[in-house]
Amino acid sequence: MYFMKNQCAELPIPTPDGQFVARYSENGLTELDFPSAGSARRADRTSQRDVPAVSNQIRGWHHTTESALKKILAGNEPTQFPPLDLNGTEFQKNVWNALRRIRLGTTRSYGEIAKQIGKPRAVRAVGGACGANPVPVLVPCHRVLAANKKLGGFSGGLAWKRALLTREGVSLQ
DNA sequence: AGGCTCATGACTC
DNA sequence: GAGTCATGAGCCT
Repeated sequence: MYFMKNQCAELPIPTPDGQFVARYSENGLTELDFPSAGSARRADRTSQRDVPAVSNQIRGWHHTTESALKKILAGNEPTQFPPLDLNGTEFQKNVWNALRRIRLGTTRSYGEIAKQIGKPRAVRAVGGACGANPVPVLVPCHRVLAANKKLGGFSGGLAWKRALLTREGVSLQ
């Protein structure tokens, strides 16, 4: 049935930084939430024991997601990523793909990303697409800084951006 | 250094 | 269409 298309599993990921929440479609990881009041509420509502019918495939993806997330939180490059099923416009997907090529411990500016996707003047739009990134940390939107090498913004809160970059060994201005 | 203005593209309503 | 930006460059003081 058509409504099955968007069905997802929602699974918590406990970490030393709090409980993240991952959501999956039949094609892969669709969303990752930082620990927060909102995600905590959702996680309480749909904890693992309330989802009896999670497929083995999704369990496998979730294991990969969990280990990749914990590695990045510890400042290490993950060995493997789960398949991603990102919903967005073509422009946003282009930006997110560019973000995935930024190696851990390195940064780009919004302008550099704009150039890289062939739209050198779409710098503000790149910022917007970063803010719309549904899978923070694994799609490293935190590695995008403003042109002056200053922090810029972060939808998950600037404290998170600072912490992630610090753990990756990036020094800010 | 800090502040202001303006061009700018994508997105939302 | 107008308003909103996780920008950037230019131009002041």
